[in-house]
Amino acid sequence: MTPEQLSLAISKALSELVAAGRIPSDAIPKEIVVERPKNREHGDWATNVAMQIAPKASIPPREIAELLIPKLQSLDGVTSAEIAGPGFINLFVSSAAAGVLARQIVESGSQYGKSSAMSGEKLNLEFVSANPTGPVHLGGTRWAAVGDSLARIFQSQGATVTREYYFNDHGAQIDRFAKSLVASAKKEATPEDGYAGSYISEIASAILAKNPELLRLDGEEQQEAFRKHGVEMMFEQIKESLHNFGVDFDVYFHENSLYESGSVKKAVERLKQLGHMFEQDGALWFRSSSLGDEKDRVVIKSDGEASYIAGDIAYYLDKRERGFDRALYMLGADHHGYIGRMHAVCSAFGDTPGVNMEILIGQMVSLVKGGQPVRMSKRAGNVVTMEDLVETVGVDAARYALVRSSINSTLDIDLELLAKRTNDNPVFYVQYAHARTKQVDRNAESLGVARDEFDPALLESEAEGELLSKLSEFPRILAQSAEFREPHRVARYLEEVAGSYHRFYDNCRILPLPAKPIETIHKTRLWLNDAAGTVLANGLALLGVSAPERM
RNA sequence: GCCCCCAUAGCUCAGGGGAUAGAGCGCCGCUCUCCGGAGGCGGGUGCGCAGGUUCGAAUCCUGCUGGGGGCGCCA
Repeated sequence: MTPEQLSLAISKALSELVAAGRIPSDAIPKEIVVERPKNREHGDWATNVAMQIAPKASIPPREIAELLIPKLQSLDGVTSAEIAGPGFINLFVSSAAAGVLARQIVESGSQYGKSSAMSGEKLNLEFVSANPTGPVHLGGTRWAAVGDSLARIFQSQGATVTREYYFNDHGAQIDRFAKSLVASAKKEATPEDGYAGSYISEIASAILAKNPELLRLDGEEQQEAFRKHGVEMMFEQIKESLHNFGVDFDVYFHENSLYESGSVKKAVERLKQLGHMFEQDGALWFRSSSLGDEKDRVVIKSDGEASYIAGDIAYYLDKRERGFDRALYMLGADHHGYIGRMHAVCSAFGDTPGVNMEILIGQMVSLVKGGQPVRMSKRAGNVVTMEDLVETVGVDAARYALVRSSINSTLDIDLELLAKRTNDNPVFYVQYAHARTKQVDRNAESLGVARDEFDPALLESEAEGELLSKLSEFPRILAQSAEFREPHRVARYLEEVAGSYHRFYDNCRILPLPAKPIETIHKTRLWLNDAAGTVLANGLALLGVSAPERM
């Protein structure tokens, strides 16, 4: 008996009551919530439907519960159903009915938890998109972890997901980057507004080593040459860091290509035709204020150059033309002011903001040292990069730490702390639980405990019931995680599974004691052990964190 | 001035209307001849303040206080 099965049964019972004229049909909530009560005395599962229906049906909640109880009590596997408090219905399920899940999970394997709720949806998820003027820093690393995990979760729900990285290789900042490289190559001081990190001189030297003749060029020609080589090297470096972090994008989209292909021009023309553009002060403006933005935006500056939003306009159009139902953008909090204009772009093309375009804002990551905040600046060159983080704590711990908090919260990273006290990271708690299930498997094999018997009724202790109910929540956790775009729910859930498993392990002897006979209970518990291992492995995979066999 | 996010245990954070608000870390104690002790068990009156909606609010709404970020013909 899983909560899904119970809520289906309740739903059926309610329709019968509607058909019998006992409850008006419009009083039935669209979702029947069946939850695990915090207090064991409140049953294995509980529902609040009676209280939800009561006000709409003008019937006291306990009366509605009275109508439902006989129907629920007659269900196979339900041992009793009780009214409690203001109108909760508490359900008690037989251990046999609850225990069959252990076997089902193991048989489903890596499929357990998956759903087809989002099948048919074609999503474009753009994240990181860090500028190629330096290595990916902590903020970008957070989006890499969260975005990739989100993509995996969407996929687990049946969606088709394209991971995309928008590479801003066009415009003034790239010019500053190029100038900084030239200055470094010539052993001159970093220009004002230039980039000063040590990676600048590394790249400059690397470019020179390959192309010594560049020093003989000058002016724009030289800057252009350094720009081209520098961006290329930065691009490769970023790609490699991401790959080492376990994140591979399906599409690396170059902003510059929108200009070279004429897409920007085309998109601007389109907006003109649609009547969303006007000229003023020698510039071409997008009348975004009439589409909900706080003010109008310049698209083509009075000097004839395109402004940044021109690329964004063309890029959005490109995504839609590539057939994506929904374009998701993950942006840092410092870009939240873009939502208005981006939604206006979406509307201008006749699409619906929030449906065809969805912008997720994540709060900043800040660096802390000994409890004191440290300001990071790419131009000043004191950034902590993705590579630094991975080197300090490893991919698993880094990804887990970045993905276990809501993106609505700012995150403090203390490298010193992470470096010397890696056990602080709950990832080990979860991974250890998984390794433990595997250790039990190895022991089972050497003891000759097979999986040829399974009697779910034997899984009757509290620890077993707790673990089973926790495991049964996995599909719902994934669905919610996808719906709210919140991968951290998976991490938090896994910590609970690990806790339940450890308690089960301590309270219930899985394998027989030395020289004792192998009984059905041992074999049955081995199924439950494996079910826990399956859920932990499936969950960790969605976070991009390894599930080790041994630690 | 306007916009976004945040405020929950000593610390880092979960909790998207339900019953007695949780986890990890840190601290103190306990852990049986037996599957890995990276585990388990026990030890706590913590939802910033004030209103409102509701049978019921940490959760939804309004105001306030405090903190972070943002408001370019930069990208």
